[in-house]
Amino acid sequence: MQPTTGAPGSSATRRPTVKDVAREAGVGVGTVSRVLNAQGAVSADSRSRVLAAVASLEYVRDTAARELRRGASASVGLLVEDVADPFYSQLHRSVESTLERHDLTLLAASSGGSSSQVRRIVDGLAARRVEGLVVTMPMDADESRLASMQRDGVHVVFVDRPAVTFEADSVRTDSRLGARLGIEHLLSRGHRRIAVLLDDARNHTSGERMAGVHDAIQGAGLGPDAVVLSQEAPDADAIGARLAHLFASDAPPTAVFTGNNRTTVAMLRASRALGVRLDAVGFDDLELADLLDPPLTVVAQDPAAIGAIAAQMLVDRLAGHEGAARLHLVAPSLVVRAP
Amino acid sequence: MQPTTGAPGSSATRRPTVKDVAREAGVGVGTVSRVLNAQGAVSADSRSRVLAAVASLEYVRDTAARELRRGASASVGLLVEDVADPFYSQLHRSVESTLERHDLTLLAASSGGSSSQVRRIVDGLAARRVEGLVVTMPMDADESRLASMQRDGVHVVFVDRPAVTFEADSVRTDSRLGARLGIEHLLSRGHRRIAVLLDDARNHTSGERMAGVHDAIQGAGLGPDAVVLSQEAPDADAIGARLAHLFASDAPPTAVFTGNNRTTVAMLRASRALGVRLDAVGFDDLELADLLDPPLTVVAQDPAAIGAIAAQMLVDRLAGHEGAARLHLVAPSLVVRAP
DNA sequence: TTGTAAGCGTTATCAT
DNA sequence: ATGATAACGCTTACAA
Repeated sequence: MQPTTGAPGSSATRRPTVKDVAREAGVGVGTVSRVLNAQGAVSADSRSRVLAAVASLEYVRDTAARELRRGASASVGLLVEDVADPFYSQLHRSVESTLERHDLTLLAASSGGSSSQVRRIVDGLAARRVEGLVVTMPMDADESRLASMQRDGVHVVFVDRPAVTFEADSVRTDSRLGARLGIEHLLSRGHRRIAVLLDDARNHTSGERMAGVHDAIQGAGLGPDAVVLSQEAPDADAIGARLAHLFASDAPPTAVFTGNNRTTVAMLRASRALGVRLDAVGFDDLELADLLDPPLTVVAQDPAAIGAIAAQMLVDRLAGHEGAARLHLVAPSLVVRAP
Repeated sequence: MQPTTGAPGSSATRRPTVKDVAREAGVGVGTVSRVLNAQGAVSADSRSRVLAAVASLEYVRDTAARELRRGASASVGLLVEDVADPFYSQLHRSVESTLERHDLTLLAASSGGSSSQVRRIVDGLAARRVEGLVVTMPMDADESRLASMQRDGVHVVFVDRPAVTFEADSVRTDSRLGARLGIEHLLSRGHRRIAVLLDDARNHTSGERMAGVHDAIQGAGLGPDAVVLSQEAPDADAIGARLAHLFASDAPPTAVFTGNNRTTVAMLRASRALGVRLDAVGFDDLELADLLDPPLTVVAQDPAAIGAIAAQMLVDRLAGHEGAARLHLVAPSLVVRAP
């Protein structure tokens, strides 16, 4: 007689299950499972018959059923602001290839910086029972969900920005060092009045870069007027206006340091428009920076290294590594491009 | 007495299930499910009690169990060559946001152009019962697996490159048009001997671009010696050597057309090294192309449009759209950047 | 409107 | 070494 439940998926041909494989191979489902998972003792004969059946039926095991039964998913989630941003896409690639070596699946998503998207994505990852999480949270997003997942045994690593409300592993560029290197470079070229264009001050990395700027001028024994500071969102028009204003002042800067990619590009366009030829250093590398006139010196981050380290931290935790939350700062490098 | 099976996931606190929610709300599991899926009639009273229980227990439904029972996954797979490549990362982002609007989850992976990776990734997506697939296959990868998935009702859309062994929906740039626009631009600027540096001839798009070049010179009533053609993999050294050779010849070209991003960049570096100042057009836009000297005119593709169209095709198919495989060519645009 | 129970495909236990 | 079977958490048909 028919069971009380109808078949949900009524596609063309029903996909084969372990039962089908078992029947085809003339063994029990237990044996099939043991072969598929390479665990438990199975006779060479049974093994080869199972393998043959798998091949002839084109069997692929159902991940949902496997995860349900095992209670774990062998997958980790990645939450970034925007995969289309080169920094994050390189990070993504690097996380993916590190995890792949450990047979972990990556589930990635972009938040676009929106808190509601973050919530949706994190819930989705939780529902998929990810075993770990690599996350970049937008500035004022709610971290409580991540904290409770962490309590439930999900390992979480923050990249690019630190966790603010709880303790978690963290990997990011040493922004303070990077800013210091950039400013020191300009000072070494004789500049004594440098325009510094940083991101929104609420941003964590922006604060770090600020500190690095001060490290540099103090290290050189200079006063605070060695830099002219401006912190605002990297809007092209605003940057242009700011630059025009600075260069029209009584004591115009002779060089400029920009705190992120978008600001750098806006600055380059604006200075071109203003007809000024600036000595500049940008935070973040740009593809054609060497072909600009003058060539652009940059403080280069290493998103691939950040991703690899974050993924490795997760792998270690999954392998049972205990211990306090770790912070790994990745050193940026000054790429000098002289005219 | 104890059941014969031990609890697999032995994490800190057992996660709540529908049963817990039902108990907490004082209803049956059926009612909980009906509330969660907003289907079937539920009294306002029951509904609010269930919702309250869900909130207080922080319940999130288990995707694996849901997918297993429903036999479908509400997810689609994306296979690209490399997420770190801006073309693919923009495509990825666009596919993701289109799917998100239809409550579909995106599972993305990079093949790195390796056939074995393609196999591994496609098998993984099949095991997850994706309902659709957006794929870019490497040149000589085996498509048979995709074909059989298609027969089993999984909708597949090829992006950037066509399917070669079976019929499937397809979205890509109109490369032939793009190449024609690029060459026509150079011809309009008076060039009558143009170096054309295309990718490996086995590549589908390379062939299309070749045809576009011929369209342009024939349209202008010119002979085949209006272009000097070279097709090879975009290796920086090789491009440099090729360029040096061309410009040392008896009838050196006066302009150059490059068929892809990597070739363009290699060409720009090489021409800088050679000290020649070329009139050039590149296929694919580059971030700082407008700030180069001379500024670089490009034929720009629209990866976001390609992704959005591909995702929409999938959504339509999932909504029941039947019919023959469709090809959608996205028109590239000539971005003229005059000095 | 609601509760009960079957069953999705897998893994793991237990008895053989 | 192997087969039978319970259970993972969910949805849904059916009975009430």
